[in-house]
Amino acid sequence: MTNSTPQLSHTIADIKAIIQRESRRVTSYDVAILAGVSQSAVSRCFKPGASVSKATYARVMQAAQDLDYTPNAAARSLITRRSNLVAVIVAGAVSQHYSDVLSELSRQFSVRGMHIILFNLPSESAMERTLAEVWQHQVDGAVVAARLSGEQAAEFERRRIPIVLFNRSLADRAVSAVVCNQEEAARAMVTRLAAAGHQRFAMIDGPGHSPIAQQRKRGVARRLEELGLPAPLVVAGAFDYASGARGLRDIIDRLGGVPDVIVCGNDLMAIGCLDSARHDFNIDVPGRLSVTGFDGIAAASWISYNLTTMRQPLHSMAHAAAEMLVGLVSGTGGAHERRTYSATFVGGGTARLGPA
Amino acid sequence: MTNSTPQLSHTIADIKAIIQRESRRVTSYDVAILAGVSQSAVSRCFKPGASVSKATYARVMQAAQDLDYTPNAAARSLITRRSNLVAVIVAGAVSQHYSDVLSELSRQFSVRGMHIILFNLPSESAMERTLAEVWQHQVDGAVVAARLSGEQAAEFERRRIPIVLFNRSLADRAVSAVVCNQEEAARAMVTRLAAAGHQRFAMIDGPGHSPIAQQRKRGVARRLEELGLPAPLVVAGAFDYASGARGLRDIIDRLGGVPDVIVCGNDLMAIGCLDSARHDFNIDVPGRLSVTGFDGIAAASWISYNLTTMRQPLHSMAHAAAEMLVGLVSGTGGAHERRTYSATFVGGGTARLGPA
DNA sequence: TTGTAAGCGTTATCAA
DNA sequence: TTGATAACGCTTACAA
Repeated sequence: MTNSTPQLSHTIADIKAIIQRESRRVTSYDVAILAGVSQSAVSRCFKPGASVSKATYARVMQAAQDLDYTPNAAARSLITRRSNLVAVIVAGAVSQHYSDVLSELSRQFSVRGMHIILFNLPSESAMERTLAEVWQHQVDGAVVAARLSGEQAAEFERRRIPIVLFNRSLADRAVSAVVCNQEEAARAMVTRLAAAGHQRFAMIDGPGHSPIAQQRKRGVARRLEELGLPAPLVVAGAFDYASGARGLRDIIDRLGGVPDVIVCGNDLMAIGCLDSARHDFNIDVPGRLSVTGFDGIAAASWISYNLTTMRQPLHSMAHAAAEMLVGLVSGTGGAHERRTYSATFVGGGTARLGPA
Repeated sequence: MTNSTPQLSHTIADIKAIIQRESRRVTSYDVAILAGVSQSAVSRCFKPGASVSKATYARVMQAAQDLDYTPNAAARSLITRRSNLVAVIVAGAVSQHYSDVLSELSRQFSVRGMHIILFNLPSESAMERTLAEVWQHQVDGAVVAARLSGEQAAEFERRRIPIVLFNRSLADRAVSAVVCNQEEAARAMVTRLAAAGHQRFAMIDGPGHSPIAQQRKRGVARRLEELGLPAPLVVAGAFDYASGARGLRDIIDRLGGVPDVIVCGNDLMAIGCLDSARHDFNIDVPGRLSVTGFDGIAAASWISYNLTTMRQPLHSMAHAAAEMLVGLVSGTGGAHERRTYSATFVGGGTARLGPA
């Protein structure tokens, strides 16, 4: 009983046993043997739009299923030079606020057969080290929601890895970005508040290194100046809940009383400020003091807060970022593009806005 | 002026030009040529603990830096069968709550030179499709915070990919997991409430498919039974803010009044319930009605809420999950281990707890 | 439509 | 310590 037809002697169990014994992975070779075709035929079956006959395709797919075969992404990426991997680089604290941005990015990329490698910077300064790891993984592109220097952006370009900045920009380089116009948002907020009669503005700022905080602060200051109103009292904050209460205390200390309105650098601080004003200081908000935020986070719309704020269209922005990056990766995306979104005013109930 | 010593004729600029022209990546070969050593010498320089002379190492590293060389992870993983990639599989809604779990996992893995590929399930049912993508990427392990069937867990085992379940478990299989004892937490909550005199319990449940919701519900029901108190009125919820208000309304409708306490399936619903009770129904909490949650999210400790809840040690749990998975991947981790954490009681101010 | 064979960029083995 | 050389598992001309 010799094997006159060796390929037929290989049953599913045979092949599986061999693989087990050699403790290796199931390869397209194994599938080819089982299906009685060449290895390249197997490869073609897994490439959309390749030329394979219906019969071959069926046999190969059956064999692949029998063996639990899945193409090896590493081997594929080695030859195609496409990893179908996208780096998402976020700075530590950011990831809290951006969790649904991450979900949306994940969904959008996954629809296009791409997946996210997450690079979570412990601190903004860890970028250099992180980039070294990014290069290793041969990502097809990157969404960057963290501080990137011009030189670092240049290195992406040199390596031909397209990037899309998320709510960040780069003064000295043309680079694709999706941003929300923070200065415009701040100006719009001031305009509404001023129109409703607010005159004495105070502001709880975000961390000094945050460009978003800077832009919001600048927008507030400039618009006030244009309107001929006094410059705002600005106190420091860190974008977290505790900063809101601390900021309020600082403002009261410095002013010896409350201003007409406290414009907070983000919603989280506004909520902290609001809670402290009402419960620690027994201040009537909005009766005696108006409090506003930026972002439009979920908690801002909770009944207890009903915060007056400017909402960033984060979902749309995430969608756009994914779309742009996919365009750049596949080469259909043209040149550097910058998409700017506007925040929308959310009336809320923490500011005296007068008859609407 | 002929090139009598060809290898010396290759300057950095020469090599870079060649690479540019052939539009390929910088390889260890290029570095080898520039450094005047063999390709395998270069490879060894990038392998920690390999045997290389100091002089060779220095020359190679200099050349690598000159050319911006980084080892190609795909090629490496092909031969080593280690991708240094870990899949983190989470179900859509979960990712909101778990954003700092994700941060912690990312930090822990990154310290060990591993990175996270994110798989965000749009719905719990998309697991099959997702797994197919997981196999392709040859991940070294996976943290699963989503519904996994016994068969699916078995497939991980067959492929020798270690997994750690996060706040999930599997009845019919031995599998590593990090969990918080939800039933115990629920029982502890009921015990405290009962001791303080609460008798009529109502509960806003989580979504039916959530094991966490089931365990919390069971804990509440069983402990009440043990204490000889009436079974709770249970209404449906979906773990979101709006469910809290809806649940409260349902309870009031069904009861024609308020119970002594509403035990909510999580903090988000408790906050919604609390807001609605105070602002829609003008109910004194905790004076006339106690409201409690589970989880210990950031908002629970905000002044406006100061929620009575059971806090899960998510940070420690994430740390443990990463540690366990790294152990399993590197083979030092022993067998299936299950680490169970206890939630801690947070007194808060939304329940009448009597003299502490 | 199919099979053959040459890479892709590493690591691992084994002499030297 | 070093350098040839053989994998790793795939895609892609090219020839049949």
